Amino acid sequence: MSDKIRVRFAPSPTGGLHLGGVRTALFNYLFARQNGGDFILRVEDTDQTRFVEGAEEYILDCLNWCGITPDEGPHAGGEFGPYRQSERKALYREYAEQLVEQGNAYYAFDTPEELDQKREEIPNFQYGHTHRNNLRNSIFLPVNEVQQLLKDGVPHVIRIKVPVDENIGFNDLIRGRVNFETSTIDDKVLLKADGMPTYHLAVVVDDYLMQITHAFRGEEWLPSAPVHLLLWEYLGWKTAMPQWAHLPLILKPDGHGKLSKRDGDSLGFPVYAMNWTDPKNGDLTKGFRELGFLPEAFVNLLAMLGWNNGTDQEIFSLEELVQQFSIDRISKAGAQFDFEKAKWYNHEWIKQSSAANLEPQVIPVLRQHNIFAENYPQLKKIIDLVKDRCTLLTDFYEHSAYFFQKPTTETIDWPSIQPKWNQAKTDFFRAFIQKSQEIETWETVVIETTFKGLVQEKGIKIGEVMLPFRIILVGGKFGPAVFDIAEVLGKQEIAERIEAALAFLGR
RNA sequence: GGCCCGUUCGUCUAGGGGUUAGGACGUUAGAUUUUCAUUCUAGAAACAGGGGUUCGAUUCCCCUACGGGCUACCA
Repeated sequence: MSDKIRVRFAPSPTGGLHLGGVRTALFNYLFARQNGGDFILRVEDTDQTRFVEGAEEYILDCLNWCGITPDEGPHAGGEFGPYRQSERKALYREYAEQLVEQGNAYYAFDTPEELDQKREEIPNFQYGHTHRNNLRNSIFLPVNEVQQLLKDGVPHVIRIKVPVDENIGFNDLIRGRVNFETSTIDDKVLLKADGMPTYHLAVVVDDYLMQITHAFRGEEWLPSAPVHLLLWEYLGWKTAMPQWAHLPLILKPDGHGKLSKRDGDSLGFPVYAMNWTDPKNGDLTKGFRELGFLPEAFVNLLAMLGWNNGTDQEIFSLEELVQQFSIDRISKAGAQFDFEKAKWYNHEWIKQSSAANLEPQVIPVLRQHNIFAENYPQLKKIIDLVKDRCTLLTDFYEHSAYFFQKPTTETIDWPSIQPKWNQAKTDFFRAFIQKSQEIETWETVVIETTFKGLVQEKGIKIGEVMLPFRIILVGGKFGPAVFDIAEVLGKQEIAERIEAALAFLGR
């Protein structure tokens, strides 16, 4: 076996991919890239009742959007396939049977109903050493009866036989030594009645077969780690076991409970990376992408949830993260998600992104409002002019719409100029239209000089006409420097806007 | 209930036996921007509690409290 670093992201295709999932994928990716290793996508679709059509494609789309495409997986191929556990079904039974033969596992014929009843009758019922000896399994039942049940095809599961009074532990890369007492662990089901493995069996078998060297997963898996440890040992693969790193959980903003898929967008912010439509009922759950997040920002904010490089730096590109990521700087405590800070990251990324990078993402935003800017020669300039004002990509609409559409008499902020309007201002703007038509090189500075020269000439205060000029062109008290706006709009357009305003004000 | 993990400003976090406990988000106040945003300056804001160990503990150890996770033929 080579010593190449191999990590896997192993989601279950049961719906949208949420924050925590993407972060796990990201940390896997960073670690793999940093060490010249492989990043594998493995689809854990062993629960046929929870399978959701389209979820797998959606997950891959999310990873692609974030720029963390797997090297191996159901779509990328690879030497360790198949990468969907449902397609590896036959494999798991062999190992489960091997464990039964070795005496480390056993057949159990109890029906779910019987177990439910036990749980009701016996407080804190656990299917383990305390009860396994009088339940319907191959430990308690006579051999010939078990043979008969198997021959008759009676539905059964295979359970691990957890030893009594053993101390078992491992060194977590994030938490250090973690120990468990086996007597407190129950005999987890390894192979379900439908022949599919549970997570516990599948994760061990596949991590071994796929030669995974480091396993990152959420902290919620910590309690089942001892089961996995036992399996690695019983299957005889102990020396090949990956190193574990249990990531801190991402908590709801109020700190009560982990952020879960089911939170959807009910918390006032999205939980999913991208829009997700439930194929069963058509319900749409909003995602970060559609809300106007840049993938760079999304990746950045996710990385900072539980990791930092020890300095004050907070803005990291994916490349920088690959360079600087280190497991020992991952924090142990869960992190409450703060949407305000998330938006700050996006704002920062928009501000520092080039117009060229932003342009293809701004065009669809404008198109949603029937502004078709793709062939607009000044689009890049407009983006540079307004990007400081945009926290989300969707903000580009309200901050740049006036470049493409004349403000209407209904939307213009008349109250800010009308009360102080007078004939002198009307005269000034008429004269300005005239003067501006004579400008040969239509540039910000020239427009400004012309404007100011006219102010002098007319003997009025510049403060009295600056705001009206802005409002006439833009519609309100916002936007970049007014002469920059005038330059982009062009002399014809500003003349039309001034004329329209004068007509309204002169009624 | 049992087991496991955790605990520095409201939030994300840095730090680490001796510090004015640092930064960022948010927030407050000012400056700049003849608009808004950006930018800049300043302010308020934290070591959960109790025992040890030590000359000294927020930092190391123990206990308690609190929070979280798991406790399915779900992952």
